[in-house]
Amino acid sequence: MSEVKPAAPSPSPLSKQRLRLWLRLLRATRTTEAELRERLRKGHDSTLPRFDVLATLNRYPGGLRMSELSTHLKVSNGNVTGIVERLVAEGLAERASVEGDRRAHRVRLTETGRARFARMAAEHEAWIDSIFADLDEAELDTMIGLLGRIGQEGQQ
Amino acid sequence: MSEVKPAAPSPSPLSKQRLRLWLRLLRATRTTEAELRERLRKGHDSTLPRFDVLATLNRYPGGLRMSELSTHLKVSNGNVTGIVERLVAEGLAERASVEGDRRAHRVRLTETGRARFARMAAEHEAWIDSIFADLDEAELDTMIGLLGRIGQEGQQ
DNA sequence: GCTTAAAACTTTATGCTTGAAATTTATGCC
DNA sequence: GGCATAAATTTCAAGCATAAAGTTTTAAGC
Repeated sequence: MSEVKPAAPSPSPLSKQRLRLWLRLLRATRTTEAELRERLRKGHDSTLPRFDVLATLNRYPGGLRMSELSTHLKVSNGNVTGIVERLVAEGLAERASVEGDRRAHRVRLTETGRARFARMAAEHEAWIDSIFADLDEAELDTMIGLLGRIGQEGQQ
Repeated sequence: MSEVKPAAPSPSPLSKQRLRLWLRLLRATRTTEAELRERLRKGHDSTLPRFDVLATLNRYPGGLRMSELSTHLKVSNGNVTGIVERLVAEGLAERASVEGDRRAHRVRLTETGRARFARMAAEHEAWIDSIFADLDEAELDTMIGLLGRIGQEGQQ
């Protein structure tokens, strides 16, 4: 009988911790993104979305359909259209028509694009290394495991 | 003598883990943002950036200068201009001129804005609760601690 | 063969975001 | 006072992002 139910639904400490976690998550991600964005801009006159598309295309030498690309990147269809447009204009990617289905397009890297991405990726890895240098192996594993339980499919 | 040093500088496992962490971080944040964005849109016909501005203004009843607002939110000056413009158009915020400095503006919530934010914030907390429901208190603490070491000032 | 539905994209409208340039106001120095 | 410089904002151009609507092509039923 020592427990008294509060009249107002005061926020549970757990609830406060969850909010705090969300804010930290947001800050860490935004800071990192800002860092990467600036380095890509200054060093390669490029952007994060473009890098993401290049990285995905690089994993599929045969190319990808626009819809596959947007699925992989988890962005909207219309979004991919614009980014690919710019990559094509820069000569880093090219579109081919798909045999037997004239609705679809297949996008893939050009040789220039492949070479350019290789350089960007090498630097990118070094940037990530420096940004996360503080964490040791056990901490990395812990965090990877916990983050894996956020934003899964089963989340509804 | 069973170890052979590879000729190419193969990426260290630590480096791979760091990259993996970054990708997980990004996924968790984007998934959560997408969830919040959609709920704000459907439930309040609003957006995350607007919510962020409202939340900040709510903490400072006396109002804030545009520059203070952009510092708090860590976004560019020009960005804040547009968001505040829309909030003012919606009647949720208002601008007052600053005594003694005609360059500056002070932005604060209207009564309508304060009431609207209160409703949004209550729901927002519930959304966060549901999104992070999987993690127990110890896990929350662990993650908050580790995230606190990413993206700090001292990062250079 | 014709109709209808579905699929693969693109287009459009709107908003967020940045970085850079422009504008207006304030401050310091001679 | 007059002028350079700095500060507080806004404006602008470009790019990214979504949702919704539109286009063309393919597939399915009958």
